[in-house]
Amino acid sequence: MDPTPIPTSDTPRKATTIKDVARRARCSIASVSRVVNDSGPVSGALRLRIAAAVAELEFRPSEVGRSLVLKRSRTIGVLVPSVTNPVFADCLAGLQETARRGGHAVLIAQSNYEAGREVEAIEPLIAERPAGLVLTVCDPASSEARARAAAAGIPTVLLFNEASDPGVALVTVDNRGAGRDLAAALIGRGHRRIAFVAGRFAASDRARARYEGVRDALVAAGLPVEPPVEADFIDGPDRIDLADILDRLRPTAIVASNDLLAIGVVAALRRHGLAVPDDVSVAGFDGIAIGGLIAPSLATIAWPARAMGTTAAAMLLDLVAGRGREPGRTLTLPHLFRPGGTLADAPNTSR
Amino acid sequence: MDPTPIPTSDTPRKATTIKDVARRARCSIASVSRVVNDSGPVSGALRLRIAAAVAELEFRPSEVGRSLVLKRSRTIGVLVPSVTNPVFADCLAGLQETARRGGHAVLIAQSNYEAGREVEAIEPLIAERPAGLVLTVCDPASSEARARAAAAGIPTVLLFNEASDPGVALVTVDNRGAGRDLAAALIGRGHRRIAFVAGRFAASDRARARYEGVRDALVAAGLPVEPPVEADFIDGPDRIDLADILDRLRPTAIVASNDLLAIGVVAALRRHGLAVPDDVSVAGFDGIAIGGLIAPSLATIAWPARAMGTTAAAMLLDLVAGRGREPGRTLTLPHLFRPGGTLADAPNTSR
DNA sequence: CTGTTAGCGCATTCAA
DNA sequence: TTGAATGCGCTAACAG
Repeated sequence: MDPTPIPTSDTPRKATTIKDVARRARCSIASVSRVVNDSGPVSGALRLRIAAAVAELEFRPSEVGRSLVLKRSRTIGVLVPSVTNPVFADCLAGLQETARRGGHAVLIAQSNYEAGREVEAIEPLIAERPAGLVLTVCDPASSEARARAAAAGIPTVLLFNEASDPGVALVTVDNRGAGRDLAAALIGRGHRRIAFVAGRFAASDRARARYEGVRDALVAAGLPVEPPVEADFIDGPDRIDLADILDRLRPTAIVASNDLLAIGVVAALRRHGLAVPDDVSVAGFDGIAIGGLIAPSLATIAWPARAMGTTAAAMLLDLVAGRGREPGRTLTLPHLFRPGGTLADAPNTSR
Repeated sequence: MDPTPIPTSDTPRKATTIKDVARRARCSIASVSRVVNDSGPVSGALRLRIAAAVAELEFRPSEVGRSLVLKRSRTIGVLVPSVTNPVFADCLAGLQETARRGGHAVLIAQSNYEAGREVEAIEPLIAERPAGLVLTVCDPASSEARARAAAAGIPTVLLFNEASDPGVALVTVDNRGAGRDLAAALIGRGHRRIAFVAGRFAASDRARARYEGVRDALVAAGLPVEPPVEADFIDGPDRIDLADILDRLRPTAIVASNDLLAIGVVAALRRHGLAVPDDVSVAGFDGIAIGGLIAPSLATIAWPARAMGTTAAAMLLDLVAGRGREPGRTLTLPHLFRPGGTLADAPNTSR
């Protein structure tokens, strides 16, 4: 009844190999391989003997051996800025699940939002000879990491990045359009002084594109455009300094470059004695789940983060299998403005 | 000035191998191996030639080849219930960073809080012949996944789980003690009717231990003990049904088995028209960063999630390197009660 | 249908 | 100090 007993000490037991199975089934390793991979013909009787041997010996083919001969492993490498940002965690969850169903394991790496760390992060992944890579880089046009992947001839899908050059597989969203939509929602609510706060602006083409979109809308509405405020905020509860922008622009609304940052901005405003949304409205991007649970709920542009992960994995597996549709397919998933309690009409004092 | 140009089409370029380097440096592959791994003696002149060849050819040793001969890869497999729960994302982030510094890549798998899925999740990891595994399982004593890892002779460190049998490497916290501490804080604030809400109670020995701790404190204080309320809540904004427990116990405080759930409980209470903390206090476990940013801030028991990841990775790398201290070392990291706005004195009406 | 064989890229003997 | 040779576990040609 009990499960397999768990040895107390590490028993460096040798794994059973294809040879063990062949010996047990009194046949050649080739036949074992044929049965295990369902490649090539095997008679019913032999097939049965082999299946029995596999079961009795609990044979699990080594992916290492297979990878060596096939020149690539059934592994997908994933590089994201950080796994602690819920939007990337969601991606990763979906990606991993899809990869697993496709018989692939997932290797992870983090750049910590630093372009300079992308290479050292991706190098160990490439060394594992993955079947493919999914990357979210700081700047796709100049990404050394991408260059390395390409030089190694590893099929790659970019995730969340802005379209840079053609001929690239990309799963993304319309960041700039999202910025326009969000700003339009704010302007429609009567806001005239709108600030943009970004974390590591230089390290995120998404943040830059979202800012461009917000700017588009502001310009179109004849409203003042401020340069983005850079917050030194990385997935953590670090203090965000809004003093300067609050003094200078006295914004009635703040757009943060992502939801995590937006929640930090709400907290910072609170520390400044400002009420959200009564004094200042706040909105972000990503649509992370927690934004809908807190009070006031976070107004945001939501995209299907998990589905982006699954889609990227599916696209990559297609590429790997040679079922690559047009090389360099870009898939832009839809976004949706999600109203929230952090967004209200502009206060009268500002009208 | 530009980085390496990025080929538009997938160039299935063959990676340079140790042979290429040897040919270029006019020596044997053995010497190349010696230089690359700094094993064995090589004359200065030859060493120089080889280094030059390595650089010019951009030789990156294949981990696959190395893994095959060494019978294990420089890879660590990690199984967590879900990467979208911030506490595990934090762990994973720390773990990955430490593993990378130790020259190891990280493979991930998720059980989705289902014991039945642990095996299918871990099987692909084992197939990659990892140097070691870090697991957070539903029930360590009966975990089939653990048994598989042990049967394969793969060094394993359990993370966050309760101590089950000796001889196991474990990085964890005092879940039961944490439960006691949290309940004591509530009782000290005058709360007498305290409910416990868990998500997937059966799938988390942590939740069970925390409940035991809460019960310890309630019993010691002579307060009524209710069975835990199971919420069908998995890392998401799913609805939590509190109607029954609110009716039956009319609690002045609710303890959730983790912070993510606690935030969901706060939202559910709000939907019931109850104010937090004025009508009901709420507290959780984990100390996720976002809990400190929202309003009211979340009262919680905090543990160093990221450090647990780094510690687990370090312990595993020690084990792998044979520097395993006593086999079966348990490391219990400290926890700390973190007061928050969700916790107030029990309302007078209930005294 | 089945078996034999030749590597895949690398670390590691063992000789020289 | 160096190199030739072996084999890790597996797939795929090829031969029978």
